[in-house]
Amino acid sequence: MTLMIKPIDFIDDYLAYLLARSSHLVSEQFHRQIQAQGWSTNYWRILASLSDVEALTLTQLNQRVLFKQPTLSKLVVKMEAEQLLVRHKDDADKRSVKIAISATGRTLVADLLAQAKAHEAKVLEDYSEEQQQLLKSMLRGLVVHLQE
Amino acid sequence: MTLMIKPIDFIDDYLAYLLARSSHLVSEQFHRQIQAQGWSTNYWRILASLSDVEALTLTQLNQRVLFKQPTLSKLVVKMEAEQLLVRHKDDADKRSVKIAISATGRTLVADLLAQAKAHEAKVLEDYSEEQQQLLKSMLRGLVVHLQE
DNA sequence: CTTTTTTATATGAAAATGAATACAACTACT
DNA sequence: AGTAGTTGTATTCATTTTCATATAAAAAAG
Repeated sequence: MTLMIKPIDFIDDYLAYLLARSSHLVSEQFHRQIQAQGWSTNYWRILASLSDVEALTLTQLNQRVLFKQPTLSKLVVKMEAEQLLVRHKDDADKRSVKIAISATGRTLVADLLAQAKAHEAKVLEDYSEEQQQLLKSMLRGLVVHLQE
Repeated sequence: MTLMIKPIDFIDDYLAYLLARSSHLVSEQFHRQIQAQGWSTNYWRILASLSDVEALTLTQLNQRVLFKQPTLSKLVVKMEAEQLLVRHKDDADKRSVKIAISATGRTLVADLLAQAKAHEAKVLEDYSEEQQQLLKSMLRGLVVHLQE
């Protein structure tokens, strides 16, 4: 496993492209796996984002899932109808909608989370523990840096 | 600039999410900049992918831009109508369409490439040269690894 | 050679997306 | 309090995207 691979042309030395491409490649297989089970990747992203918090407002959830607000707004209404999550008005701010995962959603996401972890392990199986941590912490650093 | 940032919950230790999030954050600003000039990000991605090659088939181009085939097919027809690129049948394989950037497209992309480089420099301004190279080469390694 | 299978692209109908906007509730001033 | 500006969410409608499929050419099999 060498980490030193030289760029060939513009695209291979352009950070935005390297991120987009690696993101795409990493997610692609897993998304197919999810879809084969009848679930949309949007659902997976939303449920995963809700899995480790009590509740989030639509805006907060949107910062995690990276959709456009109208897109998320519609998805969340649909998912509530399917009992995967619960929406209720925020008492502190009556404009806001608090969104929380439901019991059904929790069962589903537990399964998907296990699959996601297994998939990631497979993706990174040739990397040492140190390399894995280095890669992830560089990305976390980039995220923090870009959010100001 | 520390690179060691610890994960908090699932999402912050999940490679696919870290990649998606950092990719989104890096591209977002630049895409807004492009759109403010009246260009779609799809056009930018296609032109950038064509900028440093003579010609690519639709399939080859699609491997770079990461769209769905019908999406690219339609975009490319539209861009030919706008004189940004040229399509012609491949002599070697008559099913294939070879796509090449036009003179007009080349002028446009030269401008956009300069902007992209400037934007990237800004994004990475707090990183040392070593850190930049490490980050990029890890991502290149990941891409190569995932493509088999 | 046929026949079958695979590959490359295009297209049409249906679904998803997003820009613009509406509306209600909150905040900051005066 | 009253007004002006801001923020959070929903909705509309035009555009974009995609699934499914068609078509034609190449490759593989028989």
